[in-house]
Amino acid sequence: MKIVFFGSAHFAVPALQALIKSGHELVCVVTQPDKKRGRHLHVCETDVKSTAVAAGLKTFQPENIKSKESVDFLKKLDADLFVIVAYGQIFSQEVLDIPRVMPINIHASLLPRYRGAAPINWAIINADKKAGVSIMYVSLKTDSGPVILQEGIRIEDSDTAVTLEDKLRYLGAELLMDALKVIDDRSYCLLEQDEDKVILAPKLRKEDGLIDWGESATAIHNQVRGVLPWPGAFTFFRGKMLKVFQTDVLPIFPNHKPVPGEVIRADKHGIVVACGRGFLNLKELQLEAGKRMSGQNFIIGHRLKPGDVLGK
RNA sequence: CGCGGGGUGGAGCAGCCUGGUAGCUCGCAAGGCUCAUAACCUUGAGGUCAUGCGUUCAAAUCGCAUCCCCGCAA
Repeated sequence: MKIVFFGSAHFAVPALQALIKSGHELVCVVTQPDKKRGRHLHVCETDVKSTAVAAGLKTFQPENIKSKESVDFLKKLDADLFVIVAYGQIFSQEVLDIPRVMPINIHASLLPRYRGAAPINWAIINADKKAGVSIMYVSLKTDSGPVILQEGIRIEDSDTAVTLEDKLRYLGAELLMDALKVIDDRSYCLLEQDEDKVILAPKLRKEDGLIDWGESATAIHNQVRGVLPWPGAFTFFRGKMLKVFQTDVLPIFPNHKPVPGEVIRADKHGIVVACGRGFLNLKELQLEAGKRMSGQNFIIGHRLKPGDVLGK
């Protein structure tokens, strides 16, 4: 089949690599324009572009995929299939109608759960037991098209949004290969999503990383795991932003009633902080502009002691 | 040229503004105390203060340049 691949983010790379190996005719890779980003605002290309260029593929980087120029360009490619993975622009019906067979998308959730930009993060924040990937027919409304294939995996206690994404991006690439097969054979069926079971997973905002010490230890623990790599869970320590990367929920019963955010222990056992319900051991931290370090080193270097209160 | 923080024994930090003996907590090593210990006491090893140039009688500290690390913002 003649395929046009649309993708930008890290998540899309294994799918593109799988396509390259698959022997299908990849006529073009469409990705977001090179942008000034990162420290000092240097111009960077997307991970997908680097992969495509390394493979000698033609790339296309329109500012607006819906523009007349983009549409004309895409039509000339005469593609059978559009494969869209974490591309970053919304399509118009006119664009979706271009491929001869259909436009398909890999989405990192078990649809209809978690439509939107941050499905992996919300699955962890909400303490789900399972996550997965879906391959669906792309319709105009975001992530609402009928599902072709779907596969789930267990979310382990040790998973963070980063480790889970890493698993899902490869799972997605495998499932894409299966999807190409059934599409080629015309042996697929389209399963409409149950609109009653839709859960939205909007893009995370900076404030989604702010820790509310009044929440339960378990909820904060899930937040810490779920908001990686961005925005990262954070609180404040002596007026500076303090990022929290790794925590453990502890069954501890102190002999006084601490305020939420109060450090009740800071020693070789770790940094134990009181939450609204339960206690958290802060295992990996990073103070604003500082290095990421263990709780041990944080105590030693910053003279953290019981009675200090986090959050301001 | 988006804004800002930082590079000091193995680790995390202080010292820098106001130049003049390399400091703290921890780790490590040896010894001691103890029924015992992640506890306590003694002692000890370990540092071209990122790099280069400059100012100075004298630079971790002041000036210029370079390299590297990090946060914000996008």
